[in-house]
Amino acid sequence: MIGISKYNIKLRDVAKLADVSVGTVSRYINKHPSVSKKNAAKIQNAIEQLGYIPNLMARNLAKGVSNNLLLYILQEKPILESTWLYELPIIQSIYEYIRPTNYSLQLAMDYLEDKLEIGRFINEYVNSKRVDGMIILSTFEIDDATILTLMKSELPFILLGNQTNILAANQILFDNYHAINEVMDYLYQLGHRRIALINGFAHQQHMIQRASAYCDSLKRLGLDTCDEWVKNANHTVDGGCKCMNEILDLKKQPTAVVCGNDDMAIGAMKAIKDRGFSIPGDYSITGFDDSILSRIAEPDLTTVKIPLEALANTAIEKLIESMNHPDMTIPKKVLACTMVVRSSTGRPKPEYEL
Amino acid sequence: MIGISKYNIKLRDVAKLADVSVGTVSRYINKHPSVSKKNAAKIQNAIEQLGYIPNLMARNLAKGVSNNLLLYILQEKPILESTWLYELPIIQSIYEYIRPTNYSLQLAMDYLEDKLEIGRFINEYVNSKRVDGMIILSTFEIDDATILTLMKSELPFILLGNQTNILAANQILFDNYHAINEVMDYLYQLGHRRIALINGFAHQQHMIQRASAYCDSLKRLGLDTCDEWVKNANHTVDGGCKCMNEILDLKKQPTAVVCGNDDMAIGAMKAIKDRGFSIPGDYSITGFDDSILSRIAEPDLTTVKIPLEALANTAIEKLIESMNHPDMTIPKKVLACTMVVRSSTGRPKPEYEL
DNA sequence: CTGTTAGCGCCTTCAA
DNA sequence: TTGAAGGCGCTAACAG
Repeated sequence: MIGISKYNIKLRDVAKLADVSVGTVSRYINKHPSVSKKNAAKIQNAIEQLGYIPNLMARNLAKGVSNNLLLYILQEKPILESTWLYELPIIQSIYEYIRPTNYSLQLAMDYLEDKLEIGRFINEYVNSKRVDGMIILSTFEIDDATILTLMKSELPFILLGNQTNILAANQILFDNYHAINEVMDYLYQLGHRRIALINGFAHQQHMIQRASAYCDSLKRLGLDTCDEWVKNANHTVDGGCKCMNEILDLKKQPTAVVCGNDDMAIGAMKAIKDRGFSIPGDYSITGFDDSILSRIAEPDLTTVKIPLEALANTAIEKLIESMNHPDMTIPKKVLACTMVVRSSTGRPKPEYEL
Repeated sequence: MIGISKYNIKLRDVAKLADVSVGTVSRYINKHPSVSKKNAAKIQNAIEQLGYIPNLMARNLAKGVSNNLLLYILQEKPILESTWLYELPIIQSIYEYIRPTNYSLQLAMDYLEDKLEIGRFINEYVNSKRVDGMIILSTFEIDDATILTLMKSELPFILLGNQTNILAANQILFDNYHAINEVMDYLYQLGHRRIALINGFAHQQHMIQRASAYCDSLKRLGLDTCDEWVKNANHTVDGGCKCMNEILDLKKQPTAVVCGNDDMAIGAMKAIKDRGFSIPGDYSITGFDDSILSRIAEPDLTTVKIPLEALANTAIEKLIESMNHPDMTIPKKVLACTMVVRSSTGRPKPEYEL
């Protein structure tokens, strides 16, 4: 604000030039039907001549809106590359959707450990009127208190890929459970009867769902459970490698290993290859995410594709809808994943088959 | 704004409760020194009691600022995964820097092809006062007209990883040229005399710089130039694979291949392995980006690390600095990259050595 | 269909 | 150190 080098054109300048009142100009700009053609033309003329662009802050203050949407991302620290790969398509899809609207996209990130900070942040945003709606992207459970703050406020919000039990609505999710069921069925049909699991963080929502699908599938298919075949790694290649090595040290070997994400699957494959075994000859491996890693792996990886774009589009669409209809509730929605079969899975060796 | 279910506390409510004027409350909130201790305590009390949080839009309108920073990303369409991997660390670093400040981060993206849209967008942002500063992230050249609009406006801005010739300042860059020089020197020292290049888009700024470093290095080191050894791919694994296959079909073979990014390097490695050759035994390969791909490749890939965090930090730091000192110019800055030596490079076979 | 005017909630100058 | 009051630029009732 120091140095008023460039005078900013205001509504009243346009009104003066067009020789009408500010009210008429305002109505014209807001597409109010009651502006005569004659005046509309004069105003449009003046606007173009002056290069007038409305001051958003003034407009928003008067209207009581902010025209801002917030994407609030909660993530682990340090942030994993697999998380990036998950987030960016979502960010992009959301922006793509917003672009033709009048909304701006605001981005904020916090670390899951900082529960206090998250609560403070939400509270601040709920009260300072700086956004009209909020999408929360998190793969870990969010504090009930935070959700409650949100619910009590009138701010429309959506949990994206994040589940909460204290709320029946406002969640757009994808179906980890059925995805892993499908993977297990597929392995079973190939002839596998000994299936291990290298999963991710034990407290991460998606991983919890995947683990429970794995366990339920074993029962459903009448397969042996073996505690030593269930591992938790840290979502990285190295972590997957380490876990697979532990499994390879066991006396009783599985014939297939289901992994919680592609990174860990790559690590598992590495461990297997390092010991001179082959994939899928000796071990079948599956991942999750259908990331670029799964495509460049050798052999390329059977995995599960998450409908990230559809998730993002659904979320933002519903959010805007509920902003326009404040009384509307956003029903919970669960989108399906798709299994992508590639070369890392095959029939087990004959001696292992039933 | 429909349904005033929850009354929003305002400055005047605090003033009433604290039994002072709104002016005094405002001064207290803005940390103006001239507020008596007694009143300060009363006000603080009232604020806490009411849970008052200032309305940002009103404050900003009064102050003539927006408290918003814009990160404007221009990218190719469709967006490549290698671009994602490049952008997200930057986004994160920028947000990390902004978090403790009062600024909010706004995000916008456009496709490079839409030149008109980009110009319109910039113009809109420059005039609607919705942001106080802007970082433009693009790997492709930006229209002079767009830059000029920005220069003429009083809006502080920075080009991040993007060079323009019509401006001597406002650019935070990284040194592609020296990085490739270093790679070439390294290969030369290993004994390589026949070095090919699989580069990316011929019109992308970084790739242009890498190509020119490659050519200059050949001269500098007194090596043969061979047109057939210089290829342009589309930044993907498949593209790199295709180009490498073309090279492998040639009569005269290089002993090393420098690639414009890790993806293409992985593709090249794939082509080589598919023909039964070994890496680095028969061919040495280098990439660029130090992405996760380079670490999971087999063998893992010699590559170049771009200081993304430092770039982002420098950019946002300088931007905020120049927002506080409107007369300040942000000098151009070029950060160094680091070569990361791994196992995809080695001495060439004896028969090829000089 | 249009002009007038009172806000939107806060900041900041001016006098006291 | 404080209170009063006039903006910031735009919107939306209201009266005409």
